[in-house]
Amino acid sequence: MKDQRNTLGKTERLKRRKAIEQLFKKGKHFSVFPLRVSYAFIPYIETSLQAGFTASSRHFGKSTDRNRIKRLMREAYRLQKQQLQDATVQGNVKLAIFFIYVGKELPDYNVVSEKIGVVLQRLSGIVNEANPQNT
RNA sequence: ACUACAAACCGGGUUAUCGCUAUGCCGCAAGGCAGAGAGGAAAGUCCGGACAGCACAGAGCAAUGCACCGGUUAAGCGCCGGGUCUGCAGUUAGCUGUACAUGCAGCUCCUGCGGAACAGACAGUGCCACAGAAAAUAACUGCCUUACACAGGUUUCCUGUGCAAGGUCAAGGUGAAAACGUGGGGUAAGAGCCCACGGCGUUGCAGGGUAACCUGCAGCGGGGGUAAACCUUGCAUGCUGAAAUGCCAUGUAUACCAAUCCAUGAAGUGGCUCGCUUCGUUCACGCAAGUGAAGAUUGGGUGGGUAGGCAGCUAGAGCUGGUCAGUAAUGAUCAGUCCAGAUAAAUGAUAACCAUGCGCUCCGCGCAUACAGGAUCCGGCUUACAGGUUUGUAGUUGAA
RNA sequence: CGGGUGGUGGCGCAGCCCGGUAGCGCACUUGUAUGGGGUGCAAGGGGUCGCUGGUUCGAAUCCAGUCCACCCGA
Repeated sequence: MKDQRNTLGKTERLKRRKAIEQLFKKGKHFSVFPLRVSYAFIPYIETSLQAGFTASSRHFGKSTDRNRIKRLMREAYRLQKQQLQDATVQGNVKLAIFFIYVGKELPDYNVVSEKIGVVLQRLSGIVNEANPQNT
């Protein structure tokens, strides 16, 4: 895993309905405003790290706004996920993450990128803590 | 040239780096390359279809929708053209009233820009607040006639007052609305009671028009409004929607409960009724009635499982351009062309330059670039929209 | 994707079917009783009936369009 390409293909996104339901039911949550993050270690997903993104239709009635928020979050995640991915591969765990945008106004890309960075730092810490227990 | 209104159209571009989706090709694979990748409204889900499944001899009732005429279309409550009524504005012409310092008011005709859920109010029922006598087959004040009583006078008559019986809707005032308008005749007083002109409705004839309807002549009629009140008339309509539907895979408990299986029974005809149609198992014993066993069917509930994939899913009432027909909507024909198919759901991020608009401290800098994102697909309607282009109409200014 | 409900003073609701006066409770203001408050009594203010049109003499109510909020269905 030495290549520097920052891809986010179909297999790296959280798509299965069952996995998502389990994530919300049993996973752990924390907030970095304006983001709320759910995560769980789910063994049967295909790749070592899968992520999903959403925004509430209660705060954003127009689908064009929801699409924009999801695209911004996905772009920020794509450019910063490398460290977390390395950690999951080394720890041999399979992590599913879900990002929910809970703010009420359309954000700038810079804000989203900064907050996603904070979230990924915390998740890397969590993965490294879980690592020695598993192995 | 500018401003206002209306209609139609457009609604940012190029390059670089990183990235997303499906397709084709290459590759054992990782992956690489190629050319594609949201809209005029994709929206609201308000109409109409296509397509799919289920149902279907038929009749009546109910329910729902629609309502001037013709055309157009796959279809429509859409669109185009026309008719009628109506709102606003304009000016000229005519008539009437008033004024006569030639204007003002009303009506008719004409022109321009709009609007109309535009069948029926002599089929029936209801409603019309307040005010007013009265809100629907009207008599309060009033006007008039007759009879009676009283008073006065110029005494077999007239006048006045009161009361009773009738006639009447001119005048009064109320109201959104009061029983055709104006003028004349007529009368006890009055009234379309009669006449003239005008207006409305309706019938017949003639002419024009495919028709709605229009024009003319003749006859008849005059007790309102409301059907976006119930309703009546005419026409139309089976129901359900891609979570439709067909298949594969995974997985669970061919599970449990109920009903029916020879009759006054059940099911269907998707609201109801009539009517009609269909079904009503097999084996054993028994002459039969019946008994026993097996199984089947039905649909509802409880419980359990899966929520993954493929098809439907994009070549179509398609798009672009020309020609012809038609006032137009639209159609015919020829040529070219392939233009999103995602599914926790793809078109993004960053940078630079350009374009347009605005502002300023004007070789430049700053800010802004709308409404908004496919979810089976089309035809419309409605709503949102920075800015720009074109055409038409009206006004203002300038030039010739 | 499909279906449904609602919008009326500051808040929660009635009135709408069958058109003519917008009302109820709490809250608010003033007066009064009390030394003061609560409470009681009396009086009062406050509503473009979501918005835009239409029907009607007249619309919160009927009709059409539109905006917003909420709910349901795998």
